[in-house]
Amino acid sequence: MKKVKKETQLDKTPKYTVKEVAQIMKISAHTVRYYDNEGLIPFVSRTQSNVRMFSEYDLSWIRTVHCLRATNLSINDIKKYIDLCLKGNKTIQQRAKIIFNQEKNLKEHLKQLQEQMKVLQIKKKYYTNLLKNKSKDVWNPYK
Amino acid sequence: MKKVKKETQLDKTPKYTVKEVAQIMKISAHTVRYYDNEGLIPFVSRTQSNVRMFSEYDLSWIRTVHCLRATNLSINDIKKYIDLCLKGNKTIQQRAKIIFNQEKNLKEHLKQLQEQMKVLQIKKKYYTNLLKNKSKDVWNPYK
DNA sequence: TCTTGACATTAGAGCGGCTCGAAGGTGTAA
DNA sequence: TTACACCTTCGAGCCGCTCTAATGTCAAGA
Repeated sequence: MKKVKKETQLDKTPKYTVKEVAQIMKISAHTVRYYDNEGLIPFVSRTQSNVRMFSEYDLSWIRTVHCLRATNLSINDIKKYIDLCLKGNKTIQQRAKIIFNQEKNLKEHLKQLQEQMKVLQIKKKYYTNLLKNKSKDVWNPYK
Repeated sequence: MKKVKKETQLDKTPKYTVKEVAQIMKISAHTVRYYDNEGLIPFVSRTQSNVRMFSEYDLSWIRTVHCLRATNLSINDIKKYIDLCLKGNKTIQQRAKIIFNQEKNLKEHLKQLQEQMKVLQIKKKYYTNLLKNKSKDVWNPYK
């Protein structure tokens, strides 16, 4: 028996205000509006009095934007990715390339941060010793 | 027999131009000058014709700045740290606090990046499958 | 000696990604 | 009906570079 993965259907009914989205995503309401203005969140609906209302579907776009931003993809490149998504199947290769590349970048970035962590921990050890021994510090490369 | 750690003496003789420092530290020459102008590299000497010349001692300051910057401490806070260093022993506690705090921040940041890495890898898997099966993509939260 | 070229200097503009504030609109609750 | 809590847009401000323009220095080659 073949298993068929059920397509995840995302609710498109408007539910959340900008402030609520901000709380859910842990970013500022200003930033949410900024992303919307930059076209990174397609199809955001508005009430009759022009207030943005976000659905679960919108949230899933924001999650994508947030992930790409957190891993340091520029707003411009995120915009390109989103636009490719909207163009459908014929852009799968291009989108895949962006994601693969982004994973590579993040890997490199993580490696560098981990190196800096080592440096920081040497400094930490230096100060811990200094405090413990109540000794004077001298110039050394670990300061 | 008591072991006494020998104090590391850093050479203060001018050796490197801004460009050479940039190459060594893998940052732009512009940035090196910017750090100098902001007072993050104390005591940088100049030739008679006003050209910056950096010693090993200067390099060690730059390494500190670079580490703190790479772990996202603001220029302003780095300046404060450097100034505390220059004030000597009475500031050990304050400096230690900055370093300990910075290590905590970096730890948190690393944690978040690793979470985003997971998200990226889900996306990667999604596209890898799509490409392998030459199937069509549907809207799903992993896009 | 003069020119060329590779470097350096400064001041200041530009940019990305927010971040904030002002000025105004809307909708509910006292 | 007034207060308030939210929303809107627009534009300025900020940080940390990043780049450009205008100018200076200096060594090598014609």
